[in-house]
Amino acid sequence: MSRTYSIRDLADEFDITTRTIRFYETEGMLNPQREGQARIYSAQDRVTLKLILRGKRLGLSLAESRELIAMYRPGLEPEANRPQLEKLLAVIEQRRSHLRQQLHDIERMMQDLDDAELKASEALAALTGA
Amino acid sequence: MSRTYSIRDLADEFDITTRTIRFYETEGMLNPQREGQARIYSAQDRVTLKLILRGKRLGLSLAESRELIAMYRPGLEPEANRPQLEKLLAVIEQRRSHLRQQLHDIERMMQDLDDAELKASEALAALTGA
DNA sequence: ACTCAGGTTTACGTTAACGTAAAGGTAACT
DNA sequence: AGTTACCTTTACGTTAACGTAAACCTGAGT
Repeated sequence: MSRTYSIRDLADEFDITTRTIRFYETEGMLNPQREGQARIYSAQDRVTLKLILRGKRLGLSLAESRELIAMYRPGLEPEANRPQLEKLLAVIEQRRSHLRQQLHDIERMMQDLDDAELKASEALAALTGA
Repeated sequence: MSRTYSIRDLADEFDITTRTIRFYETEGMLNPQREGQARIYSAQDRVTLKLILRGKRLGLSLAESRELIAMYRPGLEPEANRPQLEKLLAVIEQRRSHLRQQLHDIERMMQDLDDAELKASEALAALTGA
């Protein structure tokens, strides 16, 4: 009996448009229930949306996010045959290595920003002093 | 007298197409010298390309990368008037906060992957055992 | 009954970041 | 001279991820 959400609730919470949410649905990422013709989202739907947006922030395509989300939910039936599972583990490791690369990139960029900030504030100080 | 690179050198090194490199040039991100009609890239150009690709891995648009790269090279003349510099510092802080968000997202996603991996290998073990 | 603020479907439009193909230049090898 | 292997410019094509507009429904308030 957990809470439900209107399309506007979610749009406002995550600062996206309703169009975006409907688009994700046509892409098969969301399957809200209907109350009449209006969409009614569950807590589960909300989590899914959250995952999509997180993936987006990390530069994943929708297709990639779909894969990740699917793997995160093995479904109710353990339809987990071995090749499936092994492929899954491989995908996980690959994704993890991608994240490691991003981590590295972030560190470097932070460093660059430090440098840039230093230069900028020095230049500003010089102006102020002069 | 530092080393120079052909378009193919760079394409191979960074695993992109020559089309991509030329595209970045039309977008004003690169300005290689010419030897006849062939492009000849400096170490500086190579660094710029590296920055572009790093930005791309972090989900930046080309326009955003251009901004970052421009801010990273204040140019030869300190055309740095105050509003410019202040805006620069603001942009830096904003970018930094974006990176922090990404860091957070990465941690969460790593955690999710840990969970998924655990589940998957458990399921696999169950199969093997059965 | 009327309005009005939301929701809905359908469909065409848009932007970024290249892909791909056509047509040709050029240096080097055979 | 011919072929090969790059390079070049020019230009149209493509895909993802929505934006935007039109036309319609619908429950709540007056």
